Amino acid sequence: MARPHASREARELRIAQLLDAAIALWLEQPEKVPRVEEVARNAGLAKGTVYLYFRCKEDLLLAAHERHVHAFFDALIERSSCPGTMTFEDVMRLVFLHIVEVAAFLPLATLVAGLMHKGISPEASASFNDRISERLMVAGELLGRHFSLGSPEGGVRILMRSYALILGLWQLLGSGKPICTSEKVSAMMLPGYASELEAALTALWNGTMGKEIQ
Amino acid sequence: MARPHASREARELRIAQLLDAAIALWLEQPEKVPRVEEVARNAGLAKGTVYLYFRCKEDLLLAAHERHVHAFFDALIERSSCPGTMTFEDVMRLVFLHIVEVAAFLPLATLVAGLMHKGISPEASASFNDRISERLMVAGELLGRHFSLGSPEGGVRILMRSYALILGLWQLLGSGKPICTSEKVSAMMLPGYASELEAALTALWNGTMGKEIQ
Amino acid sequence: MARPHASREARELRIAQLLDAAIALWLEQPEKVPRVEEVARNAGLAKGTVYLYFRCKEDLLLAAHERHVHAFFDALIERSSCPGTMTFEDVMRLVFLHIVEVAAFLPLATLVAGLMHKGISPEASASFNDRISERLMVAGELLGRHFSLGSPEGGVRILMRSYALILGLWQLLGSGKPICTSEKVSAMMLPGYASELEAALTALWNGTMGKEIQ
Amino acid sequence: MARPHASREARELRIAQLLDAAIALWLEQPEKVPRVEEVARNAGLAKGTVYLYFRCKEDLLLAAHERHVHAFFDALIERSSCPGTMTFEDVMRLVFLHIVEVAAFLPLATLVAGLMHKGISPEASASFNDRISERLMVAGELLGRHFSLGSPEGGVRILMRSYALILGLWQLLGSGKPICTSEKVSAMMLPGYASELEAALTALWNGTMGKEIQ
DNA sequence: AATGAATGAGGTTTCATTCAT
DNA sequence: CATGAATGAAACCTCATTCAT
Repeated sequence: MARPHASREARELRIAQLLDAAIALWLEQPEKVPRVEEVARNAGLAKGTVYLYFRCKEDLLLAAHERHVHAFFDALIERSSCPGTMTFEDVMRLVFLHIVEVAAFLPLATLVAGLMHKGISPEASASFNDRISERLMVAGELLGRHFSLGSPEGGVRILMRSYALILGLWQLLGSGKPICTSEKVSAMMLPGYASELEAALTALWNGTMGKEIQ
Repeated sequence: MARPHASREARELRIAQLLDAAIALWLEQPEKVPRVEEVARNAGLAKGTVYLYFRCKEDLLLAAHERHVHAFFDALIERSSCPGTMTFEDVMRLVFLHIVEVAAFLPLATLVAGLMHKGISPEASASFNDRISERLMVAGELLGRHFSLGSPEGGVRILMRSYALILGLWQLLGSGKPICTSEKVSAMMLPGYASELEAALTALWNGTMGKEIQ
Repeated sequence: MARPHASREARELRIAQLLDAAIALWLEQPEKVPRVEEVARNAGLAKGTVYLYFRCKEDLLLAAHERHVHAFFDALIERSSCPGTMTFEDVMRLVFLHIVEVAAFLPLATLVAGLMHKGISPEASASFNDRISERLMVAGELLGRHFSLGSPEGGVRILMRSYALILGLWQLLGSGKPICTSEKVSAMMLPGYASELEAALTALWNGTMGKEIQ
Repeated sequence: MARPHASREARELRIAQLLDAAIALWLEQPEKVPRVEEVARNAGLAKGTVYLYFRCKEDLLLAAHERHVHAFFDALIERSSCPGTMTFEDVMRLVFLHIVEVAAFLPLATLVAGLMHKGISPEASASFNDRISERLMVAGELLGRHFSLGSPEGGVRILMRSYALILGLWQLLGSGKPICTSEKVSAMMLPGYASELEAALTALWNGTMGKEIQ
């Protein structure tokens, strides 16, 4: 009847504020999931406002995670859309820049993986999956143009495997209290998450492509 | 002399009962972490009794997870201690038998990864790490005798990478609500967690060993 | 000159729409008080607009109740203004027509009774009382002309007593979950709200008039 | 297995404490329903403890109301069990002593009537009805021995009608902001709730018994 | 050792009301 | 006048943990 009070931009601004606040709080205190009230307050909003934009706290966390994933995919898609060659090194650079070095990415991904079964609403879960799948396929297809990955869906598969390795290794080695690292083991051999990840991804790609990459 | 011994056996019996109960409940309702009271009741004990054996609920879940991991390592160590050759196929068989096909293993591992940051007591975390590391090193060393893994610590590394892939892929594909699977993607290419895992592990091992395995 | 008039008509139209919507929603879901937003939306208005017409939600509910009461009194006054006799049967007919058979009347009256202590603004309460009292006195006076009720205020008193009985009995017997009725009691004797009400009112009138009515 | 920690007496003590606290708070601030936390705190207990004894707040309020009703019925049953005559005056005395003069009785009854549709759990509602019905029948039967009430169920009916009148009149006249009393009306005739109630009950009983009582 | 009543922090959600537009 | 996004108080309930017995 009257003018739409909430323009799309305003809406997206609010959401961005909330996600920013959630991630900031999460980084401040990685040992605890931020409370809705804190998130709202940090975003300069009131608690109830959160529920105008998200059905529940878990959906908000999922949205924060989605933003991380989108940023990575967008960068990957952009890079692999460039004319000219793309090397494994280029991919690794993007992985480190948009995943490993984004402090909140992997802890949040881990949390979301645990939450997926619990609080996230089916709708949010489904639409998240849709949007991620979309990008996954686009990126996979583009990747297939730069690397000989055997089959049409090879790009999608190497992406999933790579991400699985990135996430799984982080859960073993990269988190504050690594599950599988005592002094003994780490003293013995482990050069830390970052370099082990690099080696592991290299091995995975070599093995997937059936030859030395590049 | 007899008393502390009997006590200790009784103690371990109690603990086993509790872990059994926790896993049974977890499998009944995978969408929610069982409550302490339920676990205790299902183990034939009272709520308060749990806290005689575990400092907190998270420690209990970690112990349940540890039992899963131990069972895998024990089988792997036993198999790789056998004289004669061991093939990649043998390893895969153990992976499926003690990890993939143990329904509670990967969801619990995912939950524990998410909890590691939060509730688990430092002591429990440290001793878990110690015990797992111990087995990891033993198994890694034995594995090195069967496969040419480049370096002394090669066995440990391939084990960690493999487990990372198993866990990471499960979080993407294997859980009830797969994070990265929509109809589109899965229709296109994904033959399901089990076979994708097998392919991915094969690639990883090939890539790590620098040649076709076997 | 024309403007305020038109305004006022528009105003009363709005109010009627709101009360209609409130009662309609109330009847749809008698177990819960309708929310302001629902009422507004059902009246074709926006939430905030309600507060241009009512100080608070309770005042709106009171107004809806008042409309019910007015309808009854108007009918009673009209009937008792007619030349000729009026019998107890006539009164009962009006009671059933305008109270018992108006589905929302008694539940709303019950709710308003509970709310009277809480949210209703003193102003709304006072003006409600004024308007009702006005009609009560007129109707009481007219009633006194048809029945020998002892004293000048006898009409008012029999009206109040009757309404008290109607309302109180409804709360005991007539609501969905009758407070004082189990199978045992109701099986034993209760023919239901309507006929018990008729019997009770008859008794009350007989007792008040000191003789068999009519 | 171990001793029953909570004896029946302890349980009933807790419940009594909670009901006492709820009624005390209700009387302090009749304009608002006490909060669960306040009730608990006033009973010397913690919030969560309330939920060991009541499924929800409404069930607690219903229990408080039930205690009022029981006290009245118990007194009535005791009195009417006495050998010798019982007069209408005796009944009135009990009505005033256990209902009208118990400050929280009628407001709470009004609130519960409004709540009956909303929050009260079906189980609580049903068992309340059962227990009240039980007493209602016993009391009704005993009453029938003292008064000629026409039929076997006459006692039950006169009790219900009387209570309906007591409650309904209170909602019109007795509450702080009487619905149907403005200065005009009350100045004109109303001697207040108590005496109007007495007159109305007398009329009702006379009318029900078909003659002047006693 | 075992119990389970009691605790109370923690978190979610609703919804009447306000106010800038 | 009308709007509806924003507010934030209000309330509920759960459940891990403690502790007196």
